[in-house]
Amino acid sequence: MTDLKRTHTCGQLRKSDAGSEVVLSGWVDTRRDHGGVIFIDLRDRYGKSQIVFNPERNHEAHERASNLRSEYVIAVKGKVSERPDGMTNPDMSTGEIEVYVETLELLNTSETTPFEITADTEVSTELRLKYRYLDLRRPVMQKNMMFRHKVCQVARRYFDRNEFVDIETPILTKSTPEGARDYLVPSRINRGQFYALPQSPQLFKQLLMVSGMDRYYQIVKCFRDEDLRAQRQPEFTQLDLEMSFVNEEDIMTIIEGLVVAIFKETVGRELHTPFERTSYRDAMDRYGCDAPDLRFDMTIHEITDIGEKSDFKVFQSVAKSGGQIRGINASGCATFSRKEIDEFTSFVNQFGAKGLAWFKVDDNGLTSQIAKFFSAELQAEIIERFNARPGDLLLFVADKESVVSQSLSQLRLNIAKQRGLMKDDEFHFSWVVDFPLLEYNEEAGRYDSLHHPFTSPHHEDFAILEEKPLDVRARAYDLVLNGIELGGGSIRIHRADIQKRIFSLLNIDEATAQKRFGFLLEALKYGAPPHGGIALGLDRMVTLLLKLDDIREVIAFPKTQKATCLMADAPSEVDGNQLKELGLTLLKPE
RNA sequence: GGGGCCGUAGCUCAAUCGGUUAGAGUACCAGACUGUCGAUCUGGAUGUUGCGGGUUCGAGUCCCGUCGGCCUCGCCA
Repeated sequence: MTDLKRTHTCGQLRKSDAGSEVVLSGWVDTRRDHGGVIFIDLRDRYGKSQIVFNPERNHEAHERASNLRSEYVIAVKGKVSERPDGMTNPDMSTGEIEVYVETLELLNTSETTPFEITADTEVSTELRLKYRYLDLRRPVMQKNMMFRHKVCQVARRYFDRNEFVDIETPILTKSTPEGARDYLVPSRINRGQFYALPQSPQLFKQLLMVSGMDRYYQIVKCFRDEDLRAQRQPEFTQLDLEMSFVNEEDIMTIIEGLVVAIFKETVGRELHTPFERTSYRDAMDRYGCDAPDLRFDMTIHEITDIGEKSDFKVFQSVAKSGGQIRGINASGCATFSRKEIDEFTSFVNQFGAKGLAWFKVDDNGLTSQIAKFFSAELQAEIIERFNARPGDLLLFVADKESVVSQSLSQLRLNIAKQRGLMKDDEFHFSWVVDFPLLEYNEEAGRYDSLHHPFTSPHHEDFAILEEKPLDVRARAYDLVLNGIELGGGSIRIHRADIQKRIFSLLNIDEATAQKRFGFLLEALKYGAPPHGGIALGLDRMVTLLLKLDDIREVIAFPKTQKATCLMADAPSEVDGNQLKELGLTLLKPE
């Protein structure tokens, strides 16, 4: 038991506190033992304070202080003093004072930690995750966690003042086999049956609108059993909302207000609204993806027509077989060596592109191995189309649209990164709108929802729903920040008859629709209001605000790429009795 | 499921073409030191080179397998 109770935190004391008697507690950060006087930087969540043990002031405390080691937990009582002239530390907020210790209480010792808590040097992810509680003791991680907290607080205040109600939705819910893989939870009471963890609270928030809750929000965990990436964890957090009697503009305005508030109150930045809008078609044509990074230009242009007229066989055959030829202008990159261009070629190979055609631009036109297949007129057309100038490098992919788009989109990002065009202190928001409602799934030979099956089509496209389904636009919108999809949403279908039409378009028969979404269809019969919503990826947003590139940096206890928790050692095998109680048997490993 | 990178002292890394006693910095331990703040100085201890097998006179180094971490394609309505 401790007698000393802290009166101040380690980041709190200032010159004005000089003369007062205080108690501090915290962790021994660094120790500087001069044999005579001993200095210790005492650390807690709030900061660091230098405490001083002087044998002339207190012999016993000084004696005991020489046994203190890194990460020991102590409480000290002493007097705050202004530091002597020339001894202040301008790098510390408490650097003008120090505390002369009169009483030292050792609250706990510590073994040597597996890595240094204060070390600037990077420690392997593996160790950090295994000893996450120590990793989280590092000031930078504490800062990240507190920043995330602040973002949430700003969001909650914003939602509250805009009449949103925070309502919790179930974690144990029904499996929806569309979309990502579900995490399943076996039911003991209902043997042979399973809950699923929600991929999002989608249906519940729509049902809350049917309930007349009008405006719902939640900061909520979602679960998707898919492979991990730096930007993707199996459990992640969404800023989720749904509103009644609204259209796209209302949702976008609310979100713009939220994002403005978050940026202003957490990083002190003013954002300009409304955010830029890009149609899905434009985004795909100009950037090759539906989440373009608009911090730089380097847009894609198509030259299928020119390629067809050229004598270059690869371009000819692609153009004739319904493929396309598009490219980008890597401005000022004509100095790139063959080796560097070869690296780009193998880079686009991974997205299915069979090759990368290129021209360097000089005063006389285009030069490259394939330039001879292009007449002067065609070369001039290419130069004009790309607004190319001497010193530029033009890069082309010829293939089917999906391959061309993805290759050029990734290549564009790759080159921009190399050339430093992506500035991390620039935040370029945009909305991508007018998504197609459906996409054709070649493998399954049917249409799939691009967003989800509850997304409303545009009013004026209802007429062509059955005859030209791929031309139907969805009332969906994605919020994109610096090439990263921060979130997306839609105006939902609120009428049962339309929802049924969509299910039948998706080849979901009546019986299946009833089995999976019967409760939604039923609810839509009882006066469901028009409604819509959106969800933002909180982890991603916090990561971007902090100019980091890995969402694990803002998640307290993240999983490894194999979806394990190195600290808790999860997942793990369970006792046979637990399985038996659940009525489960495991298949023998193959 | 595919491709790639990595694994050496507590930590971060080095170790030439496969060569004899595997090093450095830091942390740690001991001693010295009354104004440091990455304290300093002197000394010390520290290794299943992830694990298993193979090739070789000889393997940290080459080969095969395996485990783990990371990146990435597929996947993520």
